[in-house]
Amino acid sequence: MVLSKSCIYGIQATIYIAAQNGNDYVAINRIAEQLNISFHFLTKVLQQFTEAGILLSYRGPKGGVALARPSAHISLYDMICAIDGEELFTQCMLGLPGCGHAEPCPAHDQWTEVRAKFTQIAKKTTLAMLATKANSLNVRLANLASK
Amino acid sequence: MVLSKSCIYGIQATIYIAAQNGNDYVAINRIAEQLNISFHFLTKVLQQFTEAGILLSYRGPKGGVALARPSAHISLYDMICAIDGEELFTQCMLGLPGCGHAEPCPAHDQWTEVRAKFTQIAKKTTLAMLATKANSLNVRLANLASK
DNA sequence: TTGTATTAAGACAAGATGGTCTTAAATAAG
DNA sequence: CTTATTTAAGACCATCTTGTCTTAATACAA
Repeated sequence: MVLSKSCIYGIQATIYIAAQNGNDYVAINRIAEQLNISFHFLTKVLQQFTEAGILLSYRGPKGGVALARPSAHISLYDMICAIDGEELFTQCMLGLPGCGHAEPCPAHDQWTEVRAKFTQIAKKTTLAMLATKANSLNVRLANLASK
Repeated sequence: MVLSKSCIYGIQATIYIAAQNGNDYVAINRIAEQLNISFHFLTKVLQQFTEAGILLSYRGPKGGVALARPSAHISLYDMICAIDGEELFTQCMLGLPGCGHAEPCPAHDQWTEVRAKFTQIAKKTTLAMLATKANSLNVRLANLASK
Protein backbone atom coordinates (compact mmCIF):
# COMPACT_ATOMS: atom_id res chain seq x y z
CA MET A 1 0.00 0.00 0.00
CA VAL A 2 1.44 3.34 -1.03
CA LEU A 3 -0.25 5.40 1.68
CA SER A 4 -0.63 4.29 5.28
CA LYS A 5 -4.13 3.77 6.59
CA SER A 6 -3.72 6.79 8.82
CA CYS A 7 -2.96 8.87 5.77
CA ILE A 8 -5.91 7.50 3.82
CA TYR A 9 -8.29 8.18 6.71
CA GLY A 10 -6.93 11.69 7.08
CA ILE A 11 -7.36 12.47 3.40
CA GLN A 12 -10.86 11.03 3.33
CA ALA A 13 -11.88 13.05 6.37
CA THR A 14 -10.39 16.25 5.05
CA ILE A 15 -12.14 15.84 1.71
CA TYR A 16 -15.36 15.25 3.64
CA ILE A 17 -14.88 18.45 5.60
CA ALA A 18 -14.11 20.45 2.47
CA ALA A 19 -17.07 18.94 0.68
CA GLN A 20 -19.41 20.32 3.36
CA ASN A 21 -18.56 23.71 1.96
CA GLY A 22 -19.23 25.50 5.23
CA ASN A 23 -16.90 27.26 7.57
CA ASP A 24 -18.39 25.49 10.57
CA TYR A 25 -16.49 23.07 12.71
CA VAL A 26 -17.42 19.50 11.92
CA ALA A 27 -17.49 17.04 14.82
CA ILE A 28 -15.05 14.14 14.39
CA ASN A 29 -17.59 11.58 15.55
CA ARG A 30 -19.84 12.62 12.69
CA ILE A 31 -17.01 12.28 10.16
CA ALA A 32 -16.04 8.91 11.58
CA GLU A 33 -19.60 7.67 11.40
CA GLN A 34 -20.14 8.91 7.84
CA LEU A 35 -16.88 7.47 6.55
CA ASN A 36 -16.97 4.23 8.52
CA ILE A 37 -13.74 4.96 10.40
CA SER A 38 -12.96 4.28 14.06
CA PHE A 39 -13.67 7.51 15.95
CA HIS A 40 -10.74 7.41 18.37
CA PHE A 41 -8.30 6.47 15.69
CA LEU A 42 -9.51 9.24 13.42
CA THR A 43 -9.14 11.70 16.28
CA LYS A 44 -5.45 10.93 16.51
CA VAL A 45 -4.96 11.13 12.78
CA LEU A 46 -6.66 14.52 12.55
CA GLN A 47 -4.50 15.80 15.41
CA GLN A 48 -1.57 15.38 13.07
CA PHE A 49 -3.31 17.63 10.58
CA THR A 50 -3.94 20.30 13.19
CA GLU A 51 -0.31 20.09 14.26
CA ALA A 52 0.67 20.51 10.62
CA GLY A 53 -1.51 23.61 10.31
CA ILE A 54 -3.93 22.08 7.84
CA LEU A 55 -6.88 21.87 10.23
CA LEU A 56 -8.12 23.90 13.20
CA SER A 57 -9.72 22.17 16.14
CA TYR A 58 -12.13 23.40 18.74
CA ARG A 59 -13.39 21.64 21.85
CA GLY A 60 -16.78 21.60 23.44
CA PRO A 61 -20.33 21.69 22.07
CA LYS A 62 -20.39 22.99 18.50
CA GLY A 63 -16.72 22.09 18.36
CA GLY A 64 -14.89 19.90 15.91
CA VAL A 65 -12.36 20.43 13.16
CA ALA A 66 -12.31 22.86 10.24
CA LEU A 67 -9.97 23.76 7.40
CA ALA A 68 -7.23 26.13 8.47
CA ARG A 69 -7.11 27.75 5.02
CA PRO A 70 -9.13 27.68 1.79
CA SER A 71 -9.34 24.24 0.22
CA ALA A 72 -7.73 25.60 -2.93
CA HIS A 73 -4.59 26.19 -0.92
CA ILE A 74 -4.28 22.71 0.53
CA SER A 75 -2.68 20.18 -1.77
CA LEU A 76 -2.69 16.41 -1.77
CA TYR A 77 1.06 16.75 -1.29
CA ASP A 78 0.52 18.74 1.92
CA MET A 79 -1.79 16.10 3.31
CA ILE A 80 0.45 13.16 2.48
CA CYS A 81 3.51 14.88 3.96
CA ALA A 82 1.62 15.75 7.14
CA ILE A 83 1.05 12.09 7.95
CA ASP A 84 3.39 9.84 6.00
CA GLY A 85 6.19 12.37 5.75
CA GLU A 86 7.93 13.51 2.61
CA GLU A 87 9.98 10.31 2.28
CA LEU A 88 7.56 9.11 -0.36
CA PHE A 89 8.62 12.05 -2.52
CA THR A 90 12.31 12.00 -1.71
CA GLN A 91 13.38 8.47 -0.90
CA CYS A 92 15.21 5.99 -3.07
CA MET A 93 13.19 3.01 -4.30
CA LEU A 94 15.61 0.66 -2.56
CA GLY A 95 15.60 2.80 0.59
CA LEU A 96 19.30 3.61 0.32
CA PRO A 97 20.23 6.70 2.31
CA GLY A 98 21.98 9.31 0.22
CA CYS A 99 21.03 7.74 -3.10
CA GLY A 100 21.49 10.55 -5.61
CA HIS A 101 23.34 11.66 -8.68
CA ALA A 102 26.77 11.14 -7.11
CA GLU A 103 26.12 7.70 -5.65
CA PRO A 104 22.97 6.33 -7.27
CA CYS A 105 21.35 2.94 -6.87
CA PRO A 106 20.81 0.92 -10.05
CA ALA A 107 17.17 2.01 -10.27
CA HIS A 108 17.81 5.66 -9.51
CA ASP A 109 16.98 7.12 -12.92
CA GLN A 110 13.78 5.16 -13.39
CA TRP A 111 12.52 5.82 -9.92
CA THR A 112 13.31 9.51 -10.10
CA GLU A 113 11.05 9.73 -13.13
CA VAL A 114 8.14 8.03 -11.35
CA ARG A 115 8.64 10.07 -8.20
CA ALA A 116 8.70 13.31 -10.18
CA LYS A 117 5.39 12.46 -11.80
CA PHE A 118 3.85 11.63 -8.45
CA THR A 119 5.20 14.79 -6.84
CA GLN A 120 3.99 16.97 -9.68
CA ILE A 121 0.47 15.56 -9.55
CA ALA A 122 0.29 15.57 -5.75
CA LYS A 123 1.33 19.21 -5.64
CA LYS A 124 -1.08 20.43 -8.26
CA THR A 125 -4.05 18.45 -6.94
CA THR A 126 -5.86 20.64 -4.43
CA LEU A 127 -8.33 19.70 -1.77
CA ALA A 128 -10.83 21.93 -3.59
CA MET A 129 -10.55 19.75 -6.69
CA LEU A 130 -11.00 16.59 -4.66
CA ALA A 131 -13.98 18.00 -2.76
CA THR A 132 -15.71 19.07 -5.97
CA LYS A 133 -15.17 15.60 -7.33
CA ALA A 134 -16.47 14.05 -4.13
CA ASN A 135 -19.74 15.91 -4.52
CA SER A 136 -20.42 14.59 -8.00
CA LEU A 137 -22.59 11.65 -8.86
CA ASN A 138 -21.40 8.09 -8.22
CA VAL A 139 -18.19 9.20 -6.57
CA ARG A 140 -17.41 7.35 -3.35
CA LEU A 141 -15.22 8.80 -0.66
CA ALA A 142 -14.80 5.89 1.72
CA ASN A 143 -15.27 2.18 2.14
CA LEU A 144 -18.81 1.79 3.35
CA ALA A 145 -18.84 -1.98 3.07
CA SER A 146 -21.07 -3.59 5.68
CA LYS A 147 -19.05 -6.39 7.14
CA MET B 1 7.77 3.22 1.98
CA VAL B 2 6.58 2.18 -1.45
CA LEU B 3 8.15 -1.25 -1.47
CA SER B 4 8.25 -3.59 1.52
CA LYS B 5 11.63 -4.49 2.93
CA SER B 6 11.18 -8.03 1.71
CA CYS B 7 10.70 -6.70 -1.80
CA ILE B 8 13.72 -4.41 -1.58
CA TYR B 9 15.93 -7.25 -0.33
CA GLY B 10 14.66 -9.51 -3.08
CA ILE B 11 15.38 -6.96 -5.79
CA GLN B 12 18.84 -6.20 -4.42
CA ALA B 13 19.71 -9.88 -4.27
CA THR B 14 18.43 -10.57 -7.75
CA ILE B 15 20.39 -7.66 -9.20
CA TYR B 16 23.44 -9.02 -7.40
CA ILE B 17 22.96 -12.45 -8.95
CA ALA B 18 22.44 -10.99 -12.40
CA ALA B 19 25.49 -8.75 -11.99
CA GLN B 20 27.68 -11.84 -11.46
CA ASN B 21 27.05 -12.61 -15.10
CA GLY B 22 27.57 -16.32 -14.64
CA ASN B 23 25.14 -19.17 -14.92
CA ASP B 24 26.39 -20.65 -11.66
CA TYR B 25 24.26 -20.96 -8.59
CA VAL B 26 25.11 -18.30 -6.04
CA ALA B 27 24.89 -19.26 -2.36
CA ILE B 28 22.40 -17.19 -0.40
CA ASN B 29 24.78 -16.75 2.53
CA ARG B 30 27.23 -15.09 0.19
CA ILE B 31 24.56 -12.72 -1.16
CA ALA B 32 23.37 -11.92 2.35
CA GLU B 33 26.90 -11.19 3.49
CA GLN B 34 27.70 -8.98 0.50
CA LEU B 35 24.47 -7.01 0.72
CA ASN B 36 24.32 -6.78 4.50
CA ILE B 37 21.01 -8.60 4.76
CA SER B 38 19.97 -11.19 7.34
CA PHE B 39 20.66 -14.60 5.82
CA HIS B 40 17.59 -16.44 7.10
CA PHE B 41 15.30 -13.61 6.17
CA LEU B 42 16.74 -13.39 2.68
CA THR B 43 16.30 -17.13 2.27
CA LYS B 44 12.58 -16.78 2.79
CA VAL B 45 12.33 -13.81 0.47
CA LEU B 46 14.15 -15.61 -2.32
CA GLN B 47 11.87 -18.62 -1.89
CA GLN B 48 9.07 -16.37 -3.06
CA PHE B 49 11.06 -15.67 -6.21
CA THR B 50 11.61 -19.35 -6.88
CA GLU B 51 7.92 -20.01 -6.34
CA ALA B 52 7.19 -17.22 -8.81
CA GLY B 53 9.50 -18.82 -11.36
CA ILE B 54 12.02 -15.99 -11.37
CA LEU B 55 14.79 -17.93 -9.65
CA LEU B 56 15.89 -21.55 -9.53
CA SER B 57 17.25 -23.03 -6.32
CA TYR B 58 19.52 -25.95 -5.71
CA ARG B 59 20.54 -27.53 -2.42
CA GLY B 60 23.81 -28.96 -1.27
CA PRO B 61 27.42 -28.00 -1.90
CA LYS B 62 27.76 -25.79 -4.99
CA GLY B 63 24.07 -25.04 -4.55
CA GLY B 64 22.35 -21.69 -4.27
CA VAL B 65 20.01 -19.68 -6.44
CA ALA B 66 20.25 -18.67 -10.08
CA LEU B 67 18.12 -16.79 -12.58
CA ALA B 68 15.40 -18.94 -14.10
CA ARG B 69 15.58 -17.02 -17.40
CA PRO B 70 17.79 -14.40 -19.04
CA SER B 71 17.97 -11.16 -17.12
CA ALA B 72 16.63 -9.28 -20.13
CA HIS B 73 13.39 -11.18 -19.69
CA ILE B 74 12.88 -10.37 -16.03
CA SER B 75 11.32 -6.98 -15.37
CA LEU B 76 11.20 -4.82 -12.29
CA TYR B 77 7.44 -5.28 -12.54
CA ASP B 78 7.83 -9.06 -12.31
CA MET B 79 9.96 -8.77 -9.20
CA ILE B 80 7.66 -6.35 -7.41
CA CYS B 81 4.59 -8.43 -8.19
CA ALA B 82 6.28 -11.61 -6.97
CA ILE B 83 6.67 -10.19 -3.48
CA ASP B 84 4.39 -7.22 -2.90
CA GLY B 85 1.72 -8.38 -5.31
CA GLU B 86 0.22 -6.39 -8.13
CA GLU B 87 -1.92 -4.23 -5.84
CA LEU B 88 0.63 -1.45 -6.19
CA PHE B 89 -0.18 -1.31 -9.88
CA THR B 90 -3.92 -1.82 -9.62
CA GLN B 91 -5.16 -0.45 -6.32
CA CYS B 92 -6.93 2.82 -5.64
CA MET B 93 -4.92 5.46 -3.77
CA LEU B 94 -7.53 5.46 -1.01
CA GLY B 95 -7.66 1.67 -0.97
CA LEU B 96 -11.30 1.55 -2.02
CA PRO B 97 -12.26 -1.81 -3.48
CA GLY B 98 -13.76 -1.53 -6.94
CA CYS B 99 -12.65 2.04 -7.49
CA GLY B 100 -12.85 2.50 -11.24
CA HIS B 101 -14.45 4.44 -14.02
CA ALA B 102 -17.99 3.60 -12.93
CA GLU B 103 -17.56 4.35 -9.23
CA PRO B 104 -14.36 6.34 -8.82
CA CYS B 105 -12.88 7.89 -5.71
CA PRO B 106 -12.21 11.63 -5.83
CA ALA B 107 -8.52 11.07 -6.61
CA HIS B 108 -9.08 8.37 -9.19
CA ASP B 109 -7.99 10.29 -12.29
CA GLN B 110 -4.84 11.69 -10.74
CA TRP B 111 -3.78 8.42 -9.23
CA THR B 112 -4.43 6.48 -12.40
CA GLU B 113 -1.98 8.77 -14.15
CA VAL B 114 0.76 8.19 -11.56
CA ARG B 115 0.11 4.47 -11.48
CA ALA B 116 0.29 4.23 -15.27
CA LYS B 117 3.66 5.94 -15.28
CA PHE B 118 4.95 3.62 -12.59
CA THR B 119 3.61 0.53 -14.36
CA GLN B 120 5.08 1.58 -17.69
CA ILE B 121 8.53 2.16 -16.22
CA ALA B 122 8.46 -0.96 -14.06
CA LYS B 123 7.54 -3.12 -17.04
CA LYS B 124 10.16 -1.74 -19.37
CA THR B 125 12.97 -1.80 -16.80
CA THR B 126 14.70 -5.16 -17.05
CA LEU B 127 16.95 -6.89 -14.61
CA ALA B 128 19.63 -6.75 -17.29
CA MET B 129 19.47 -2.96 -17.29
CA LEU B 130 19.70 -2.83 -13.51
CA ALA B 131 22.58 -5.30 -13.39
CA THR B 132 24.55 -3.34 -15.97
CA LYS B 133 24.00 -0.21 -13.94
CA ALA B 134 25.02 -2.00 -10.76
CA ASN B 135 28.38 -2.86 -12.29
CA SER B 136 29.23 0.72 -13.16
CA LEU B 137 31.36 3.03 -11.10
CA ASN B 138 30.01 4.60 -7.90
CA VAL B 139 26.73 2.73 -8.08
CA ARG B 140 25.67 1.15 -4.81
CA LEU B 141 23.35 -1.81 -4.60
CA ALA B 142 22.70 -2.06 -0.88
CA ASN B 143 23.00 -0.32 2.42
CA LEU B 144 26.44 -1.18 3.69
CA ALA B 145 26.36 1.18 6.64
CA SER B 146 28.29 -0.14 9.60
CA LYS B 147 26.01 0.22 12.57
C1' DT C 1 28.18 -44.57 4.04
C1' DT C 2 29.42 -40.65 6.44
C1' DG C 3 30.13 -35.87 6.72
C1' DT C 4 29.46 -31.26 5.06
C1' DA C 5 27.18 -27.58 2.59
C1' DT C 6 23.25 -25.80 1.24
C1' DT C 7 18.07 -24.57 0.76
C1' DA C 8 13.26 -25.46 3.03
C1' DA C 9 10.18 -25.10 6.69
C1' DG C 10 8.50 -23.51 10.65
C1' DA C 11 8.62 -21.79 15.54
C1' DC C 12 9.38 -17.75 17.83
C1' DA C 13 10.67 -12.82 19.21
C1' DA C 14 10.82 -7.85 18.28
C1' DG C 15 9.03 -3.79 16.29
C1' DA C 16 5.74 -1.03 13.71
C1' DT C 17 1.09 -0.05 12.56
C1' DG C 18 -3.69 -0.13 13.36
C1' DG C 19 -7.38 0.02 16.58
C1' DT C 20 -9.84 0.33 21.38
C1' DC C 21 -10.65 2.32 25.64
C1' DT C 22 -10.34 5.46 29.65
C1' DT C 23 -9.44 9.78 31.65
C1' DA C 24 -8.45 14.71 31.35
C1' DA C 25 -9.12 19.35 29.58
C1' DA C 26 -11.78 22.86 27.30
C1' DT C 27 -16.02 25.12 26.04
C1' DA C 28 -20.87 26.17 25.51
C1' DA C 29 -25.48 26.30 27.46
C1' DG C 30 -28.73 26.14 30.98
C1' DC D 1 -21.95 26.61 38.90
C1' DT D 2 -23.22 22.48 36.87
C1' DT D 3 -23.78 19.56 33.10
C1' DA D 4 -23.24 17.97 28.48
C1' DT D 5 -20.31 17.88 24.45
C1' DT D 6 -16.33 17.72 22.30
C1' DT D 7 -11.05 17.30 21.41
C1' DA D 8 -6.42 15.80 23.77
C1' DA D 9 -3.55 12.52 25.78
C1' DG D 10 -2.11 8.31 26.83
C1' DA D 11 -2.47 3.37 28.25
C1' DC D 12 -3.28 -0.80 26.22
C1' DC D 13 -4.10 -4.63 22.87
C1' DA D 14 -4.22 -6.91 18.08
C1' DT D 15 -2.23 -7.66 13.82
C1' DC D 16 1.29 -7.48 10.42
C1' DT D 17 6.06 -7.06 9.10
C1' DT D 18 10.70 -7.91 10.09
C1' DG D 19 14.23 -10.57 12.01
C1' DT D 20 16.35 -14.78 14.58
C1' DC D 21 16.93 -19.42 15.42
C1' DT D 22 16.40 -24.48 15.12
C1' DT D 23 15.50 -28.56 12.66
C1' DA D 24 14.67 -31.07 8.41
C1' DA D 25 15.57 -32.26 3.65
C1' DT D 26 18.67 -32.53 -0.25
C1' DA D 27 22.87 -33.16 -2.65
C1' DC D 28 27.84 -33.45 -3.26
C1' DA D 29 32.30 -35.49 -1.98
C1' DA D 30 35.46 -38.31 0.33
